[in-house]
Amino acid sequence: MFIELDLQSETPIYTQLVDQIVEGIASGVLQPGDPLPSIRSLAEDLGINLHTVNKAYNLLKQEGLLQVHRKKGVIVQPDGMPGVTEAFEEKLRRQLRSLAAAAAVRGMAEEVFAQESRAVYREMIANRGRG
Amino acid sequence: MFIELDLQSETPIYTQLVDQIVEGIASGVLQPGDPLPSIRSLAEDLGINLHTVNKAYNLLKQEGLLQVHRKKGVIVQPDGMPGVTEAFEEKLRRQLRSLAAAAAVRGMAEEVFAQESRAVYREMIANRGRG
Amino acid sequence: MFIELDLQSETPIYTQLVDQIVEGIASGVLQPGDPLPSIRSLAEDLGINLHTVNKAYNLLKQEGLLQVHRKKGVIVQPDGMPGVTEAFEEKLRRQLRSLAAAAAVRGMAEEVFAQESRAVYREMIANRGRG
Amino acid sequence: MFIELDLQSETPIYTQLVDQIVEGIASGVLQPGDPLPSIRSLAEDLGINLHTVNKAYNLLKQEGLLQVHRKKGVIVQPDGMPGVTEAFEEKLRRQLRSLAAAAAVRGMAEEVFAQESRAVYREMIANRGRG
DNA sequence: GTGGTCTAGACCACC
DNA sequence: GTGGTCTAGACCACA
Repeated sequence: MFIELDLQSETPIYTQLVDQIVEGIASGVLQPGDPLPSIRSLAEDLGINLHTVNKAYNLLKQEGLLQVHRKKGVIVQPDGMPGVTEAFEEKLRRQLRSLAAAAAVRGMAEEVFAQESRAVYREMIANRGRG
Repeated sequence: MFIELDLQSETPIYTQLVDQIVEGIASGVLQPGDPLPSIRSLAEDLGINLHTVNKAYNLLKQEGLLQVHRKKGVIVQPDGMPGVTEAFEEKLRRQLRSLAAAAAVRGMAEEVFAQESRAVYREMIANRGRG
Repeated sequence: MFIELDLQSETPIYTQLVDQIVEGIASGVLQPGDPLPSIRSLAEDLGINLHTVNKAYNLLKQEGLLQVHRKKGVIVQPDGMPGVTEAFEEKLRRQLRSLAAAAAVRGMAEEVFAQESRAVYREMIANRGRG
Repeated sequence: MFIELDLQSETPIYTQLVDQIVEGIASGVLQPGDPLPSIRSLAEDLGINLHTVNKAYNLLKQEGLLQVHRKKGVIVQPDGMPGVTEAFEEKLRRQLRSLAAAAAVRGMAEEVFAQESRAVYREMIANRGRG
């Protein structure tokens, strides 16, 4: 698996899991319809609790990024990803505002901040052309 | 006071406080040397406990954004803000990556994401240049 | 536990706690990776409030001497201790200067003061090499 | 006056005052019998409260480093400084132990620590040959 | 009056 | 059970 956890981090493990799976989808490592490891096997691989994996999968399911089938197991949403909703935009802006403020206070210029954002995005989708 | 809290939010109150003060400094509402309300008075104004305010103030003091003058009160760092350190850049990128992934997955294009970042930054510092 | 507090002392309890834990690490009683008592149990053992223990643990975490594993508990930094930074040297010198002045005023000779320092250091690490 | 205060420091102003005067005596800048500024004038010079200066002077008087006369004002103890008492040694060792532990934990060797102590002492009395 | 410290007791997220 | 957060209320050192 491509997932790396930092057990000493302040961010909860399930959050890290969610983030990494989302990044996996964004980067194309995980394609629509692709299967994800079963809760049990992923938990075992990562050495964490079943509940933790379950919580992450459930959150992603609620967001519409995953589908959970009784038999097929867990797969990446094949029927089209959720779009950019009003709620999402609002949440995104709120978080960007916090980051922008911290950057501005430390003297990082608007242009640099924007470039940083662009670079991070670009880097993330850089490897999309895989199988 | 210009601070608005969402007591129902899942983000800790002291975090909201920290964010809002940083935004206050970034936007110029709070200028270097400006006094902040005393711990007790701010706590009372916001209807929260003084320890919560104290925690927020202390975090900002650690980051070098505030100074705590013994017995005089709390003021915005007058001796130059902290710069863009390696650690800060890393933290910024990590958080941007998470946001970028969520945006990319929902089909928000690179250009839109970058523009969004720029817009948020610009909006934040738009009102600088007051008294 | 090896910790002894003087509740009557004018030095804050959390400071005494910090000092004793640092001495514990320096002397080898606490080895990298060793677990520390949970906040609550230590607080109970010492007959103090859990917030006081929490404050001490957090300070040591900031300094990089402890790691707080979410829900697993607190352990002594296993990934290498922080080194001698510029800031640390400065702080050390400032405090030594105060001690040296008091000693010099009372007629304690340079050699005696230096020997005293060396002796204290040596005594502290004398029992290393257990377990 | 040779006294410099850091109003943002965590150490109380009166403590800083005490330290600086002790260092003044140790370094020979202040000789036995030398007059110190009156409480009022020193407070004014430093821009601090009368009580603060008074407290510092009183502490130093109790330690036997100063004499306070109704008419002569405040002078550096002319009748011999206090010696190295048992109590002083104990206090010195306790504080050295704390410093030594912090140094040892960060990997500063015994020799370096001892040298550091010696150097600080020496530097302090380096200018003793004044008028 | 200000921040610093401490206590007692509570709820929650996490695992 | 663990740490994280929050509240309520208290005393103290400092200026």
